[in-house]
Amino acid sequence: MPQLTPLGVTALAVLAEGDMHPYEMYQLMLARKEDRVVRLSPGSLYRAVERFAADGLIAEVGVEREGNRPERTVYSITPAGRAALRESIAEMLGRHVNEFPEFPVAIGEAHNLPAGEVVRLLGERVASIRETIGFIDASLAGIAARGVATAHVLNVHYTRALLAAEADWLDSTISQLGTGELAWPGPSN
Amino acid sequence: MPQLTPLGVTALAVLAEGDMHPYEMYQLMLARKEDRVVRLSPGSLYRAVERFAADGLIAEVGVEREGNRPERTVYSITPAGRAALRESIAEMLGRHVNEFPEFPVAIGEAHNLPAGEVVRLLGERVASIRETIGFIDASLAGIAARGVATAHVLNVHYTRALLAAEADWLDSTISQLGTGELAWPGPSN
DNA sequence: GGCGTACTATTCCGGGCGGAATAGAGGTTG
DNA sequence: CAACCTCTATTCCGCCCGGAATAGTACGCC
Repeated sequence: MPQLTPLGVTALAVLAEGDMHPYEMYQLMLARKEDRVVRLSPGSLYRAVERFAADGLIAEVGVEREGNRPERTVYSITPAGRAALRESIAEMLGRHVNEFPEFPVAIGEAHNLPAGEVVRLLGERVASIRETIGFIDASLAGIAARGVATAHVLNVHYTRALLAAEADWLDSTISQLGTGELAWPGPSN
Repeated sequence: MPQLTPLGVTALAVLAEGDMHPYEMYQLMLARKEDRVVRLSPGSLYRAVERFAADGLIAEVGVEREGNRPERTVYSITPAGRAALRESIAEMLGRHVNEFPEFPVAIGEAHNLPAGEVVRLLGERVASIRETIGFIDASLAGIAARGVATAHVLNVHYTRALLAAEADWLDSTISQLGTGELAWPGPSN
């Protein structure tokens, strides 16, 4: 049983709520703003659904047609699918794996740039992060006002916490670069 | 000029230090443990080098051969390559882009599991993160003992800071799940 | 001294991903 | 009422990635 991809997990999870055709899954995921959490494109989704069917995680339960529109193949999650879903979620929750984010690469090669430019760029970065945090806070306020439980938006809280930590680290590093406390080995111009 | 991939940045950066053939780049990157920071596989590296040559970022400067060994094509970075390198580093430093980590997906679908199992899994996760932090601290202590400047291992400090923030968030969330302060909407068994 | 293993150096290939293309249906605007 | 845009629903294509394969050489070991 191969580990599901992130898109696979969210796709199977919506199918776990009821039988659907792929385009309906796509629309539902868009309506729930899942595209902020996973890379969501129609091509990838349809291919993922194909794989699920081939692996027995879902089963075709009918083909609808309205007028001359394209056929809609409706799928249903199987018990094997539910098991694979729970297993993959457990795996992603419990094990921390390196996902090789870009920023460490950039900061690791930042000595190719002069200190002044690095400071300026890090300032831009922290500003864009703080802006994102602002959007998140506004969104969370709206969610709280509608009485949605925190447990349903835990991922948003998680993301906010990590963004705040990154912003704090950047602030402290920028300040150390400014005072010269952190000597820069790169070019001076 | 297309944005370089993370592997592209590190590869061009080593070429910026001197002319080399791809395998030598590979060995140098391994010796420097770059494989902890970028996904590093021979196949990807050779293809990246091909693309660089096609885009004029590097130029072939000779073909060596020792005995009956395979030919080694030596490359040299071009001025366009240096410009692309600096530009890509600046881009990665200054702009924060969503890279869609897995964990938010998992926590967003965690309601498919019972609260008890989620608590157990989050506990495993925080333990493995704290273990990683331990390794990082040991490694940083060794580095400091050898008199290496902090600026050369900024990426390690960054990674440590974000891991610590994640561990703290997990601890707090686990405790709120334990006390019932954070109600769980999932299955009870 | 022959055998196996590790290193050198590169190529190959399958698969997934994501953006673009397709094509008909319905709604909207001048 | 014609032209155009948007929505529905899916397929297609090209690129890139990463793991495996290849093939020759050096080295250690019994």
